[in-house]
Amino acid sequence: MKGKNKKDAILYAAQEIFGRYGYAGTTVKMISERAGVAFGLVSHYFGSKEELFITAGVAIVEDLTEYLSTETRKAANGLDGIQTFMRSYLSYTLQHRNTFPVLLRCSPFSDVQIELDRTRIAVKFQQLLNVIRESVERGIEDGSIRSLSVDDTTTIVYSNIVGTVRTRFLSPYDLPNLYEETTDFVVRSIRARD
Amino acid sequence: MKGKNKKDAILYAAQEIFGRYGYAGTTVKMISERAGVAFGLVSHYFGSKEELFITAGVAIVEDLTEYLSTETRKAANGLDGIQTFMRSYLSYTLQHRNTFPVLLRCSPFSDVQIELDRTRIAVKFQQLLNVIRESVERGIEDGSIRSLSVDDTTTIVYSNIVGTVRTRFLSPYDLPNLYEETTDFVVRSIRARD
Amino acid sequence: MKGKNKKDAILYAAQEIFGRYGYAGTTVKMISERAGVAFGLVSHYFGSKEELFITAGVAIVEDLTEYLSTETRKAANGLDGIQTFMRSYLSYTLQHRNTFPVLLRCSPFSDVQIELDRTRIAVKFQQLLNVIRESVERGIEDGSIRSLSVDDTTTIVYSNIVGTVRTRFLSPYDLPNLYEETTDFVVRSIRARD
Amino acid sequence: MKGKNKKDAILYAAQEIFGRYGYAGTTVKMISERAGVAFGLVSHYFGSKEELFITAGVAIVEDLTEYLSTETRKAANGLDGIQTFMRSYLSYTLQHRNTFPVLLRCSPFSDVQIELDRTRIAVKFQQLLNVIRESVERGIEDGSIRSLSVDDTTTIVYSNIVGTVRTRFLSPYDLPNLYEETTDFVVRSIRARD
DNA sequence: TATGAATGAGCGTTCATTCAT
DNA sequence: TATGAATGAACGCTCATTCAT
Repeated sequence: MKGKNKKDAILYAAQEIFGRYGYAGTTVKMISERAGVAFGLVSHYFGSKEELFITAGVAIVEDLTEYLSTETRKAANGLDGIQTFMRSYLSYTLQHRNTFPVLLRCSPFSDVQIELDRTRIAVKFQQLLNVIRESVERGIEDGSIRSLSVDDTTTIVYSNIVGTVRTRFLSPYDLPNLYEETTDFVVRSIRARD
Repeated sequence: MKGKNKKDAILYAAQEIFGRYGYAGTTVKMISERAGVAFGLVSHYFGSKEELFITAGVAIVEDLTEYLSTETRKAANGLDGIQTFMRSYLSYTLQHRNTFPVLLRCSPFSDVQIELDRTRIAVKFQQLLNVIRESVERGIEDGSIRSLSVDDTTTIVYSNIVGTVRTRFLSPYDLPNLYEETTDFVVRSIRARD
Repeated sequence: MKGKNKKDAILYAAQEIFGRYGYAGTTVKMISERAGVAFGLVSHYFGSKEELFITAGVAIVEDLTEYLSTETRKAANGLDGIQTFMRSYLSYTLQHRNTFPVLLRCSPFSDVQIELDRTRIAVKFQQLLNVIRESVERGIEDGSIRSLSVDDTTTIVYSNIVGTVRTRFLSPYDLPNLYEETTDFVVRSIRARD
Repeated sequence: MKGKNKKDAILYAAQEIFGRYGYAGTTVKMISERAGVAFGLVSHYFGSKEELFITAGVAIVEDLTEYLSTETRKAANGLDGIQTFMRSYLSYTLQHRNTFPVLLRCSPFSDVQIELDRTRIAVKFQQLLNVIRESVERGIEDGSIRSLSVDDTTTIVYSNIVGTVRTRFLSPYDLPNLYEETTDFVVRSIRARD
């Protein structure tokens, strides 16, 4: 059992199983078996499958956002911030390859197939996007980033992450240097001309 | 009823409904009602829900690929080909906004939650990627595109499309100029320095 | 196509398919494909699946009864009549091994799984049993058969046929001499002591 | 509700309903209603309709075989063993007239209309046939049974049971003394001449 | 806190039958 | 006579959720 107690074990198992099989492809029984607990306990702690799904996703995105905030804050300038953000993000997906994919399933970019209350998730992703935005604004001010639309650039940077992570985790088109090349691709596009 | 006959109407309705609700969120009954036919007719013509899903996606990707091939062939050089490809692709998503999203649900980048035979789909997407690859190779030869890895660049260009289309169709982060900005973003990153 | 016309072809195909797959395991489509006709034609000629099933069985039992009547009439005495009946019956099952099994599916001894009107079938089987009964009565009169209950003996003789034909056609316990041994078995049991 | 718990109640109801209506004529809903439980519980405990069918049949044939083994072992000689076997078998069918018929539906002599895994059933019936075989062999050795082929005689004795039980339970040709007369019929045929 | 028996709405699918042509 | 498109009742089965223990 992963985690200190059964509740943690359920949450961890949920992240793994939802990440691997998606919302509809996951049953409560699969999670309880993975966690090594009676399946009644899942409802007992998390109320419903949907609630567990959201909770599992939120836990990852909170952890990820805190990590990225900390890392990005260390950057020397705005462009370096974007580069750091991307490298840290992509590195995080590899270091948490068992649990991270749950984000692919519940993010606002996923094709999740239920009418679930994505407000809680969307709010968390806004905070993630704000970390990018701050670096973009900083970069334009400090001259390391071209004078581009902040909103568009923020969105496109994140859309590059969405695209490359989906290519890496879901598609058969993965390439060994894809993550590094994507980071370089973004940096090339936004850095100020000398 | 859309389409000349009931079979066409089912296929069209399937593209709409699968596109809007995803595979698991769609029921055969929803499709048959949308098409205005008895639900037994869906199995009669398409065998199974899964088969219909694949058929619906393949029909779109074939149409899209033919369109993009034709448009891209008109380009003056490789870089222009990439630009044309992206503009045409993104324009296609808007012109077929009712049916295109089925591709988001069944593409190799989707998080579809069934074990379906994606071979048929994957083959079609390879052809789509090949159209990009040809322009990348051409651009490197004719000097309009930087000397970059062909495979990585092809993949990243398409990953930009994946990201921006998902942002546009699925997320709440859409912006009015996102498509144009994404095209510019890509072009800036790959074009040869003067 | 077997038979002079499409109606005959359907009837023949029905005997084959019902015989092989049983009532519930047979679909109208299977029969129409086997007969090489449009499946609408089955209903057109025979009204319903059930009606076709009965008709297919009745056709066999009528043919069989006529054959057995003729053969049994040639017997020298009652015991010989029983022996002839059994040999002819069992021989018939082998000569019509494609179509005979439909009788196993619709006979009053079958476990047919619908509430069908078996009256028509039951009447035909009564005529078959009467052929046995006549030989039993004749045998008791002419001294070739023990003085046994006519009704019980008739029923048991036929029950031996039911048992051995089911063993031969349906079970994995078939033996090369089973038919001959069963005939001997019956004759030994009913023949008058010297 | 029959049985100590709901699982037993489902099994008992399955034996009754499958016995009366056959495999195809039985629905899971019929069984659950008869057992007085929710129909989901049937799948919960037995996995599938087919699995329940086999389990229901196996339970009967195991019980029957144990009973017949015990009874036949008491016989004074081989011929008496056959007589005891038949009397006990036929008596069992009457004492368990609600549940026994499930055997007629799933036995290797039945015309069951699905492709089910009859291996489990066939193994059990082999054990039943072995009880007969032992008496036949014993009877030939001790001189109470004619010198006949053991395999053929075993098969024909059981085929007589198949025939008479089907006549009794399925056909309209039942007679009050049929079981006793069938036993006498068999004994007459196989006993050694004085 | 922890269990798993029990429920039943909802699903995809099959297929006999009808009917316009 | 002949076709097969079209219908929808009925099926087996899944699984989130509830609840007595």
